[in-house]
Amino acid sequence: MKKKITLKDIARELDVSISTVSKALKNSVEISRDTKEKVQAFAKLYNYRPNNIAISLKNKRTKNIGVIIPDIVHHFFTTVFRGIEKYANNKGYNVIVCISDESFDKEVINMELLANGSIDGFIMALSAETQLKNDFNHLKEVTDQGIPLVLFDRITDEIECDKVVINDTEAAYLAVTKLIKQGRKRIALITTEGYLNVSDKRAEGYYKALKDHNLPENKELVLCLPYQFEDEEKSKLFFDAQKMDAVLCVNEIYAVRSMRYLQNKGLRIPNDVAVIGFTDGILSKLSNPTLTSVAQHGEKMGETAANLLIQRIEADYMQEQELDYKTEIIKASLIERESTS
Amino acid sequence: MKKKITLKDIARELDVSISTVSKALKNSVEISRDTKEKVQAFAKLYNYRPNNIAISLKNKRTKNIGVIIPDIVHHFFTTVFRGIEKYANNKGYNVIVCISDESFDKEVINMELLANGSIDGFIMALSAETQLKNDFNHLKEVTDQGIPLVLFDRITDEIECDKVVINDTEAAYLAVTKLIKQGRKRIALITTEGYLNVSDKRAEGYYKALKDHNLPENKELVLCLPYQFEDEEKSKLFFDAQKMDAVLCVNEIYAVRSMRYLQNKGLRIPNDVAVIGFTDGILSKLSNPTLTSVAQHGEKMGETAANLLIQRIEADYMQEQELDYKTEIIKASLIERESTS
DNA sequence: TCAACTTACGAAAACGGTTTCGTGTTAATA
DNA sequence: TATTAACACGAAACCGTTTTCGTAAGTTGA
Repeated sequence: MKKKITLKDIARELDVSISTVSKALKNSVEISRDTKEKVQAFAKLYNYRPNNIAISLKNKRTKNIGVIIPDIVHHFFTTVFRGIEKYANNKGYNVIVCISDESFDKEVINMELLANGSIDGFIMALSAETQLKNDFNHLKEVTDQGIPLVLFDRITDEIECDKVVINDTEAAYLAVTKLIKQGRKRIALITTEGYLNVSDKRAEGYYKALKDHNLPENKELVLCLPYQFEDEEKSKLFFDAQKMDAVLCVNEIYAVRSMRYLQNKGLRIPNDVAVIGFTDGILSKLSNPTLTSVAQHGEKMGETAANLLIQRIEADYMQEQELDYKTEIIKASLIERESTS
Repeated sequence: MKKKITLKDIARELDVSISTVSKALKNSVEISRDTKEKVQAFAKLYNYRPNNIAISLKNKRTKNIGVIIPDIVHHFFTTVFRGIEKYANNKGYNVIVCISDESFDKEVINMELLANGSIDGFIMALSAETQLKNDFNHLKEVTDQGIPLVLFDRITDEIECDKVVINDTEAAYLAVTKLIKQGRKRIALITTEGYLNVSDKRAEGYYKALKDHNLPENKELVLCLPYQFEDEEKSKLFFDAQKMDAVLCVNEIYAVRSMRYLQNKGLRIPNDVAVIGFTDGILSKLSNPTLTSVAQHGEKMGETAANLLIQRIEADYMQEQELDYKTEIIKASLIERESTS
């Protein structure tokens, strides 16, 4: 087992000082050609690599960024994460992930843990519980300490920081408008219980589209389902009771399930009922029929968030003037497939 | 912006030495009650938190583990990751993720980067390219340096380390046997091109089951598809040309696509053709008909890997005697749904 | 009263780097 | 020949901790 070699080791072997070795490896002009070559050759031979931790301590920057997301087994977050990771990696940053599991406490604990020097900044989407509690002290603490923070998707207005969101409302509006243009009149909405702000924003777009096109707002056509679990009874009851010619779902899972209920009733998609979902993940592409879906461009979102964060980190590091906080909006787009037509 | 407070700050304010502060905060017996109380009160008031980086440098352990996976937008890896993250977090470790994107070079670069002090050990699944190249020098270097490594799923025999695998061969064998017991005789296999060892192992189980039940090994019933992309022509040709009464697919995507080709030909599933996939992700649960699938228990696998790694890290740290390298086998199980019956 | 302990604390080294500043040697200039 | 500048290097501080060891003051016992 070859132990890692340090500057001190090289200095001892070559009978020079540690500072000389350090400078030689950085090709400093202070050091003679001879010495530099000697040191560099030795370092190469013994495969010297500077210790990241020591450098972090000295520089007061870790080149790590902390990502806190509610769930990872979730197509949207996964794609956002990929965007973050790619961009960050490219810029020489590593990514530490914590999964809050939709829990407020875990979110707090993880942030506190990482905030003590392990990372240069955070990218996060709030947990469902945090949104419900409306308690953002842990975020406030972090920003107060001067640690850069970027919120994406699940955000709050209470904290001043960079943000990246999707134009959910508009996307839902356009989706519903499209259905209306097809002559659909009884358009159902399947959304989540509780208060995930994204669902609310989508619902808002749904209602606005109905209103703008003089369709009645029909509460019976709105189904609220639990977030993570299937409530089969409730769904069955809904689809049995209601007649509709289109469905907008706030995610693709609800959409695929809806299609199934409808198909089981003998209805044809899209002829009898059109279905549109959000997320545009693997389900949308492989369902039968394939699902028209609002693509949220998670990877783009991740890149954007990482870009904002790293810009701020580097500006801080270079002691440049404070940047203004920005809110970037990622444009969702409707991917049309067989479930509408 | 409140800057982070250090031991030195506390020492200066309270007019004691840094060592005294450090000891007082650790409740050392060396320090008088009075001083301890004074220091602890002050620390609490100013919300003192020790700097992780400094502690890492001092202790030569980071409490970080590096996870390198080929892809994150992939159900199986995602679940494994969740298992790792949960377990590690519980044990006080953070997780740094790098995505190799199936690329050998990225894998190497990321490992080298992290190996310089950023992490206490690695958990990884080899990239497809690495498996093709059969070049494991980067792994060798890491283990030679004494950095613990755990391989999972995509492993190699060339490196001595802890490993976690699934009994793929056996699972495929059982799946095919089940089909044969149903009276199916022409069982197709849809697998990947190239040499992902997992696919090969599944294929092995498939062949063995045929042989053990005296069915002919029919090369025409085997379709090899590119790993990440859909080769529609090739698939269409295959399903048009071949008659079969069952299909085993090495992942759920192939399975769902296969079902679609078959349904488009007017065949009924499972009556005319039964279909079994691997992965048991969201597609299996939500496809129509729902898919019988081999569950790989990714989360369990992740936990197991994290457990092995952390055990080894802590044993090293405590200078306990070397543990033997283990290979843990996670038992896959067949989740039966509508696509067989 | 003096030696031997306790008690309570501080100095300093260590972890592995970077960086500032000082200095001895040699070469160039007046 | 005396002065200055360039060169090449080392000492030491620093980042924020932990930990070993030394020691002054106070306490105990004979």
